[in-house]
Amino acid sequence: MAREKGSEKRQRILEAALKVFAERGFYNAKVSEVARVAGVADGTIYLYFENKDDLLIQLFEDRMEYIIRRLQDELERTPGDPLERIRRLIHLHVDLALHDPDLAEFITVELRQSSKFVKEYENPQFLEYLRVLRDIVEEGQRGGFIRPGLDSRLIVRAIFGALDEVLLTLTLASRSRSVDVAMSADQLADLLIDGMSTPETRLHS
Amino acid sequence: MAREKGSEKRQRILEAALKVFAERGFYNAKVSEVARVAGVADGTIYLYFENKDDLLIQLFEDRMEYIIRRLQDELERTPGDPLERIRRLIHLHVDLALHDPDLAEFITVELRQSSKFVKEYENPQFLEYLRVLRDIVEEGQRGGFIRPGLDSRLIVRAIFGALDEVLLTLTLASRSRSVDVAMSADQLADLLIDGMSTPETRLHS
Amino acid sequence: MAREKGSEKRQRILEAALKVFAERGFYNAKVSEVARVAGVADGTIYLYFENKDDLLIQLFEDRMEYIIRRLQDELERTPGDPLERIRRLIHLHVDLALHDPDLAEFITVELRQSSKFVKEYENPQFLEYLRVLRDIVEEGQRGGFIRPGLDSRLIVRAIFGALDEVLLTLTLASRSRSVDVAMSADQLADLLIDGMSTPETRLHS
Amino acid sequence: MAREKGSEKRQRILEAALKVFAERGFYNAKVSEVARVAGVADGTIYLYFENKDDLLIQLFEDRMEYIIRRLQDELERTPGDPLERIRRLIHLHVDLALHDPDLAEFITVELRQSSKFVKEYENPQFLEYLRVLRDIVEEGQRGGFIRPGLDSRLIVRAIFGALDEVLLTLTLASRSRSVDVAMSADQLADLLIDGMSTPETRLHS
DNA sequence: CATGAATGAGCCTTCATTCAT
DNA sequence: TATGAATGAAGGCTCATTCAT
Repeated sequence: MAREKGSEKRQRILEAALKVFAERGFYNAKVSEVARVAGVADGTIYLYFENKDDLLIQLFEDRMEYIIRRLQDELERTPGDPLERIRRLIHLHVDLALHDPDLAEFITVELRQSSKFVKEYENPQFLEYLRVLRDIVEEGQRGGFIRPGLDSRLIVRAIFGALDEVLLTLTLASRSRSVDVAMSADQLADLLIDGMSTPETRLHS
Repeated sequence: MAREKGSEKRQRILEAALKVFAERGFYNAKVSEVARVAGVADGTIYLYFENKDDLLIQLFEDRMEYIIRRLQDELERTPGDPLERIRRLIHLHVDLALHDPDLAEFITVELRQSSKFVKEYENPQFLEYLRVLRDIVEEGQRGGFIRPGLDSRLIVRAIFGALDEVLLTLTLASRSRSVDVAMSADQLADLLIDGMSTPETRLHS
Repeated sequence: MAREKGSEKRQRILEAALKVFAERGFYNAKVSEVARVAGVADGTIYLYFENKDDLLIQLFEDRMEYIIRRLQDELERTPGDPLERIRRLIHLHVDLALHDPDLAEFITVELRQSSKFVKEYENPQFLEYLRVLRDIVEEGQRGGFIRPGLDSRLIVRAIFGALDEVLLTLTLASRSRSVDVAMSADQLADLLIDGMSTPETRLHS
Repeated sequence: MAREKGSEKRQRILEAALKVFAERGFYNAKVSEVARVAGVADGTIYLYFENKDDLLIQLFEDRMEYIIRRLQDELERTPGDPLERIRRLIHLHVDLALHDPDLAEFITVELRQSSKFVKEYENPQFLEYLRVLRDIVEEGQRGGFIRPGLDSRLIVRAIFGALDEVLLTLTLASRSRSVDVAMSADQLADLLIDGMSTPETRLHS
């Protein structure tokens, strides 16, 4: 059946959509261009996706699933304390963006894009990403690593926002000139982790 | 003459555009609905703006100018050290968003929106906002309030990103249930300021 | 009263309309550009003309009246035989076009233009021009200068068509490079007059 | 593939455009009406033509190609001297107009129409038509049939202009009352051919 | 008389989606 | 499954015309 997730053609279309959406933005992207880049007929897209919105959503979920899987693999392999794990998460996030600029641009620019997307679509994968991060933060608060007075949801949003904005800047910048992204990741992690640490666990003290 | 910036009708159209763009998103918004909300004819919009894109850009510039003016007024009145001034900036930013949810939604959702907007349009007002913030950060670094090892441009982007994301969340949330926004602002300021402080100037130590 | 024919402002508008219609063509010309060129407000045009179509018609009539007056003056002063008078007419027509290229372009390009103009508007001035020419032709036929077998209406249309097309070519050409228009007029007159002459009156025999 | 010249749907659209442009004039014609007459959707027109202007140009080229092909077939079959061939050309031109009044009206009214068409578009097919005619004229001059003093380009324009104007008149007239078109063609040919003949070759002498 | 800002009907064009093959 | 020609709803924009000043 055409709709199954593993279909090779479905992947080709998602690949093409990522490329085209990153380049033109969702609303300026034409379904026919996605088809052209994917090497399929326009109509074929509708065998795998309900409509253009569905293509956006499924693309987002597909990529977020991948990111979350990578994230959880990474975290399982990282034994350290919660602060260290947040540092790992930031680095991974930055590495992924560095390795796949189209994906970075797609996430940073299009995630908030359509009001439909933001307001109506629940966006479960994104929420799960935040959930994973929030669990670490709350574990850090229970363990005395992170100040308990901070609202964990707020910390999480702040981390994501800072990461997202920095990556947007880095991605757009790196397309023209080269940037030392690793150092940026380090500094960003320093900034955020020091911000949430308790006096005892703080690096710069 | 009809086209001058101060025109009352131009303001009505910008007001309406803000409302409609915030509600529907730029690409889903219809010029005719902006006209209807503004109480003018469709064609009237084209007396004041070149096209729909131009309306978006001018709306953005108009609102950013206002925000920057408010910001600079506030900073002039705030005598404190750079860290204190950043705290003031964060509070003002949050207050503005709280006071004008349409504006908050417009900025948080639409600023990155069109690829044209992000990639081609220089967006001078936004850059000036960042510039103001960066000046404070660098002053703080020179004065020993902020760790000099951090890249000021990165800090600035991180602050803006965290603020922006938190406001997006707060705005969308506050439309349904009520949220203690002042406390959120406080915590966000704590997080970010502690993150960049030197050990001597840190609050939580 | 504003509508009277002699009004200086009315003349300014007609002048401007001729210029703009010649340059852009009637359908591509904007009323507001005619107003701008005339140095009046858009609305002023509607004090003197019912609408854009009416402006076209009145412009045409105004110019044709002038042409016909010039033509009749010329013919009264020309004592020669009918063939000679037709030659004079052709030269005058060409001279007028040479002297006022906008008028030439307007007549050659726009006269047939709007189907409304061609099919509904009677165009009395143009018909009078043809009438004047036809009278000469028929006089020539009665006097044995022109072959009586030819339909005078047909001769008249053929002369006008040949003249019109040649002038269109000359006008468009003379805008770029210079052309010996006087010689062209001579040759055209030779061609047409020899074509209609009886053997006795023919020049080239 | 949809876009190839031979497409049956493309022909249907050209047919419809000819009819609608002839009836209303290019600028008063609506694309949607062309679509309706062609029995296709509005959008279909844009699969075959870039825009409304392109439809006009391609229609013109398509019909001129046909006319030129017919003309050259006819001339190949006509053994006579150059004057005789010009007579044949005039008759063919008139016959075509008689047989397809929409085409006649389209050519006579719309050819000069849009300033774009006249001033910017090169109009190669029309120039080829004139070229064919000019070749005959110059052959006639070399062979002593046509007075060598006449500028061949001028003769050609005069013939075309006379033909065009007469056909405009005939076409508009024949839509209401009936006219003896064959006789008109004969007389027009007589007029023009006698006008350019040398004394030796002239019919009426 | 004159102005010109405002109007709004109307049209070209786009492009997501369908469906006969 | 796959195709891609065809569809037609929808909307940005123009510009002739109006009318309050």
